[in-house]
Amino acid sequence: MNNKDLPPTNFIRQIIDKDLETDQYTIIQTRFPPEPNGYLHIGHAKSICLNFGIANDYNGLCNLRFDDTNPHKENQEYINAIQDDVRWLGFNWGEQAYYASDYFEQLYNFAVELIQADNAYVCDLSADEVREHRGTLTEPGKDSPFRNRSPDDNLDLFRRMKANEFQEGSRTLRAKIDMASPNINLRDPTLYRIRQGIVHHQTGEAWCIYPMYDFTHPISDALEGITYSLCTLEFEDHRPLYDWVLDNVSVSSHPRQIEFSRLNLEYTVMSKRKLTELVDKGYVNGWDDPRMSTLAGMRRRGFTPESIREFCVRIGITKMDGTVEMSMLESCIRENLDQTVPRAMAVVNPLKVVITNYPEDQEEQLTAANHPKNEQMGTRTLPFFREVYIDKEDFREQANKKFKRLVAGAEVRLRNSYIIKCEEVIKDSQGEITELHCSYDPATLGIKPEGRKVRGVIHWVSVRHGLKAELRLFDRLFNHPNPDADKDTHFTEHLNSDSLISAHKAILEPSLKPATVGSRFQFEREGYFCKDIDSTPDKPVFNRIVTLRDSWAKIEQQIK
RNA sequence: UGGGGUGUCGCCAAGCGGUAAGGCACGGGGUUUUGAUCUCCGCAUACCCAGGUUCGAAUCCUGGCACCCCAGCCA
Repeated sequence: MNNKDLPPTNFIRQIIDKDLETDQYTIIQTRFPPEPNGYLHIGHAKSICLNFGIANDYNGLCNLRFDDTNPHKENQEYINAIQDDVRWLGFNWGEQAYYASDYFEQLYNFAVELIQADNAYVCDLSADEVREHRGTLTEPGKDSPFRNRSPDDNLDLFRRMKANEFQEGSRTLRAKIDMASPNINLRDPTLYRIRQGIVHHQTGEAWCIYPMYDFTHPISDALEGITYSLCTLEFEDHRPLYDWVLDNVSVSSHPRQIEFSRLNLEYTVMSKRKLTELVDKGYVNGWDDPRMSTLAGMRRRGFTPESIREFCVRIGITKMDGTVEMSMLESCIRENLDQTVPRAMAVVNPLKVVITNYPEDQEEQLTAANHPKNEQMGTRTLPFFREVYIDKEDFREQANKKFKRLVAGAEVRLRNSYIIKCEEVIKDSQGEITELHCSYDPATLGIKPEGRKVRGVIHWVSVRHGLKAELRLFDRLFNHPNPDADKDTHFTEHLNSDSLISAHKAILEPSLKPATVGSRFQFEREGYFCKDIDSTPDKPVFNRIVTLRDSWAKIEQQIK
């Protein structure tokens, strides 16, 4: 709670502060560099908030740059979706988005520099042979037989690679570093490979050679004047290569790469490979399926940008690799929704209640506050009628005092309405409760009678006016295989199961009728819901964002 | 068994030689026409382990142990 009031601090900001004190930089510049090969997920949000957050707080800049050097897996749909998601999260990247492919020409020229300085060579080894020459984690590699070609020969060969004279896979450009390095990334890493017959989404068919990440990234950062290149831990081993490239090429700046740990969130899948598999194999209905951990999915599920940003602040930035509990995310969205969202009533399992002493065919318009604490959110009118639905779970024939709802012979308050008393329980031949006969006390509307102990407050919907809708209840925010189980097998089985999502027919209070897509409500006790894009006027659908019934369920067990 | 990282409460996370912040979760009290919210209170004699330096160590040194990442012409 107080956390928000404190400026977010982390080890990266400390480095920046120190650099600023020693006048290392006049302007701080970061970048968010996704590859457009999928949709952004909650893990990306951590990086986005970090990079854009730093730029904001230090009055610097943060570029959005598409790391589009592998056209094989990329497309324009992803580019559009990524821009939408970053904007939705609440960040802007200025004039235009950058593309690594914008630098292909410059990158090529820097590669030529490397060749001329005898720091790179064209290698004719096949992918398999390269692997064999690379050695292992414990044994050094062997030099490629093409390692000592002259700069002139290499230059000629590289030009001809660019001119599409060679078959894909037949040659690569490699950095000449050290085949015996204990860091495998330094064993003459590939800089360029040939890719034929692919139309790049930005450059079309202009190129048939494409630069690798390790060559492209440091140069792109430098060309854009990035001061801090923030990436995840798995790139720590690449930093020496990042620095090597910048040290051997004629770019004027040398950004600093700093690594932090990526986000792991309980019960959720975060790898692009797996998310892509879910979509491609039809386990979910697209990248924006509300069960997905993508920002598009979370948005549709009902998450707000504020809640995700707050989550990113709370989890912090470190090098520790851990797994954040789902309750952390749930707390963020609950806190945000609690203060911003109107309240409404819903009945999931309807049980009819007849108010026997209420005049037949009389209707009454009651007034209810939309928010218990915020008067500015206004009021709504609720039609009251002789017959109302309450939830089956809100009634018991017998119960101890811990049960704060309706019990036979006792009183309860209908939220925003009267106090009623259960006079008679009607059952069918099977002994199932079909209906309740209650009396109401006309003197209890809007006032709290002195000295009368009413067990609790339940919600209700007029039988005549109620709105039928569908509530989608999710097992979890994001359904995920048991992390302890064997990954892929379980992954497939689990995602194939029907238990992922269950729909409940519900009866909602009629005030929800004009609700538009994106509206969020708290159905008191049921939790927070968002109207789904699948809604139609005659068939409203609400996705549950988070539940409020966890603690309730615990009490259920105690009193049972 | 090579290299690079990380080890502070159930989960995140401050701390940077001066005697363990905060959040989430959890437990308990109060308010409440949502068993929600709000509000109080509690929650690591202890910082992976073992030694050492020091008046003083989670913070420094030495040695262990555990976990994560790296052998793509992916990023």
